[in-house]
Amino acid sequence: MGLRYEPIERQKVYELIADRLLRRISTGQLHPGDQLPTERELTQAFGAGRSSVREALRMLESKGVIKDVGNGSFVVSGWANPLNTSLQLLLNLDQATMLDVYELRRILECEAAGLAAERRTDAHLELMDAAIAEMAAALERSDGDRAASYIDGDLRFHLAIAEATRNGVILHTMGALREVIRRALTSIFRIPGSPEHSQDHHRAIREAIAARDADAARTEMLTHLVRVESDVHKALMTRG
Amino acid sequence: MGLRYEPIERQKVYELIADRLLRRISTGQLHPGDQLPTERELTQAFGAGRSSVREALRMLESKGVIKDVGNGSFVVSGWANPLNTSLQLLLNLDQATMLDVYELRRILECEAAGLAAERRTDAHLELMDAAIAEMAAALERSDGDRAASYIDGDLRFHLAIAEATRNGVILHTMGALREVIRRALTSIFRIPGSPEHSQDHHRAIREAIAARDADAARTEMLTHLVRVESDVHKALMTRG
DNA sequence: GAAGCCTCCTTTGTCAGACAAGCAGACTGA
DNA sequence: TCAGTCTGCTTGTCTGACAAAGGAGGCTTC
Repeated sequence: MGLRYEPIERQKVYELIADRLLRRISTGQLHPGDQLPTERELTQAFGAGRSSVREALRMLESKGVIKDVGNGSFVVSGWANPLNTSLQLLLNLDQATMLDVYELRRILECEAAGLAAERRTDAHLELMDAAIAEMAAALERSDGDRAASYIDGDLRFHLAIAEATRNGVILHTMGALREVIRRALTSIFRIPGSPEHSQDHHRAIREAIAARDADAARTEMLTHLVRVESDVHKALMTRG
Repeated sequence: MGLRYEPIERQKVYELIADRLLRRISTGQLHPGDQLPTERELTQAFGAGRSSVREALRMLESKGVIKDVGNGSFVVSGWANPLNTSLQLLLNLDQATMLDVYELRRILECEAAGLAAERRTDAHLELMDAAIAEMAAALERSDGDRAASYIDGDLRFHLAIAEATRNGVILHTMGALREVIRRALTSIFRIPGSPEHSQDHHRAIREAIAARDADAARTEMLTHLVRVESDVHKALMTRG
């Protein structure tokens, strides 16, 4: 009875090449930032045709494992890319809205703050402090980079928390969510008075995590996010 | 001063083709399940070379937007794919562990149960009931499909909850997490007594959601997941 | 010696053409 | 009716081609 035959299918050359390259990355023979050989070298190395190599590269590229750096040669890209391209895709396909993204972020970041409080090391605290300092410095400035620089610090702060959870999936998911949000807000980001306000929240969150008080960290994070979201909401209302 | 120039780059043909196809999907001109034209037809339609068309298809395929159905022709695949391929990728790249996945699932499903309690419709309850009934039916059986059928119902139950949150990102993220977990456990899944036990939990969760009691839903879900995880843990210990 | 220019080479992006293998449907013969 | 065969189409794959762009190196000029 139950004997099931799996449909037999030939492994395609471009898939094999993509697998091999991926393996070489995951085994550490290729590090993030390393430059890949040229298409022709790969063609020779794998003994395959150039089309197959190219199709393999396209697969890795669209997954975010590999990045086209200007002139056309590729490097292994270390960053969160895999999830954030697919999150963007989900939005493009109208399978989700920005409100959904905000909601998940709220859930995730609060919980992350709690976990961070339990698992942080001093190194993580230092990262958070550096980020807070960066934001403070940004607020002192008055040039064109003021906003960008502040947002940079903000991102770093929240990612430091994610990192303190020591959970790779949470870290990357949060990274992806923030990236999507950042992209969406790229033209809007001057909300008067908001940054100064946020700094207080950041410090409060940082203190809760430092004190290893998970509950406090969660609630501080929640109030922070709720306030930010309402600011964004207001900004959107008055503008658009 | 701050005037920033974006690096100028020519849009590549294969990217354009991929974009066009994606747009056609997101605007509903191509529905999930529809069959794509053949490569040659696309070549003609876009007035491009076959390689470009193929590279575009590879990109969409590796993102999970498109699926190779046996003979080689492609259909638009409606499902959660985008996130779950990248989650798998994250694991392959050793940027995350299965424990991380379990942890995020716990966070997400508990919160989802809470949201579901607040937002469910009767239709969602019916989905859950159907899933519970399916699992019950599976437990009555004794053939080879018993386990597979039960697991199927289990998946459906949890996805029904995710759907009741009416949050696309949560739904797809949970789908991706479960898919990864399912794949990892595919060879292990007979944990004695566990299914019967789970059924009680499922019913309790269902009742809490039906009663719109968010807190109860969250805690019931938590105890459920904790128990399942400990079962899995035990099974892994005795086996591996 | 340094700045600017030119030429050669390589690489990618792209196309066209080729061929084997697999599948589907039509046709054939019993 | 049904098995076998033929034909055409499609994919998977390779090769060869060419334009455009970028880098390396050398040459010229100041």
